[in-house]
Amino acid sequence: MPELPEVETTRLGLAPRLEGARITGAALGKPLRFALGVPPRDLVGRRIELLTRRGKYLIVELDQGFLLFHLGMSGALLLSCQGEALVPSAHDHFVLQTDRGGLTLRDPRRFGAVIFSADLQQGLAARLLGKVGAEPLDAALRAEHLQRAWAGKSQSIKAALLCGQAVCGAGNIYACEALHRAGIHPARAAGSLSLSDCHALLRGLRATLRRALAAGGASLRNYRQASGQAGHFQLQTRVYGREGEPCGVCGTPIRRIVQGARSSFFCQRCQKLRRVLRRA
DNA sequence: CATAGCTCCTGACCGC
DNA sequence: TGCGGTCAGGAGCTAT
Repeated sequence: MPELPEVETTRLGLAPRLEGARITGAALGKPLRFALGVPPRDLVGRRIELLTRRGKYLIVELDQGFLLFHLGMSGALLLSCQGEALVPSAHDHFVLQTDRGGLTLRDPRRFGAVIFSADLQQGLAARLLGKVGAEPLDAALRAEHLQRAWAGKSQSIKAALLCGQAVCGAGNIYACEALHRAGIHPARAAGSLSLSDCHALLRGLRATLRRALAAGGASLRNYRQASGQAGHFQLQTRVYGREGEPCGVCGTPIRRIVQGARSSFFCQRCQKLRRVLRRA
């Protein structure tokens, strides 16, 4: 499932090759979550200037306009160069040809999207990007911001992390991992987090994301780096996908609960639902 | 407004 | 071996 580290790993793999490239062809496959918004041929002739990222969105800045990519839960952006063309798949739903090689959006489940936007401040792109919260790895982000954003919220902290409005980038894997590192139960009300809880959660989220970035992302299911290589963060998760296995901190078997039709993995000893009141 | 539930889609997996 | 059923999940949309 592509989350922030997977998108960033993809961006880092694509940027050196694509920045400065000229688009020579574009084609669509089956419909994705949103329509591209322009006929693909309109992209021909434009130059790719810069690749950036916002949350889980990859933004390709063109000399005129932008391409906004989202990988959904099974998408991967793959590079191909002359000499070693990509083996085509029935799941290639957007293909860009450039004078420096091809870019393919391969997405079996088609929850992903690529949309063209003339102006990121307007229309669909603005609406989508407008919901993306603070960048977790932005050094300027403070725990106070999280506590303020979550104040009064009855929804679970797990759901609040997933919706990404306070802080973006975490999907199911990294939300579970960050909560475990922070010692916070996934079912706690977001509004119940103290400032020190928010500090711990931000620390846990950052540590998780940094380790995942170093591992090239997690390659559960279909995610691949731009080169087609698999990431290997899934080999070092502490709780995600480990129901019944001992917690690496205390040895208690890891539990799984379902929240909002999504699995949450946690250690009931390390992640208490209620704080234990200790006498001085 | 806040929140819960529904929905899109298909590969992987399981039991018979 | 084949088949049907179930699950997973990002995030927009809709209903409450």
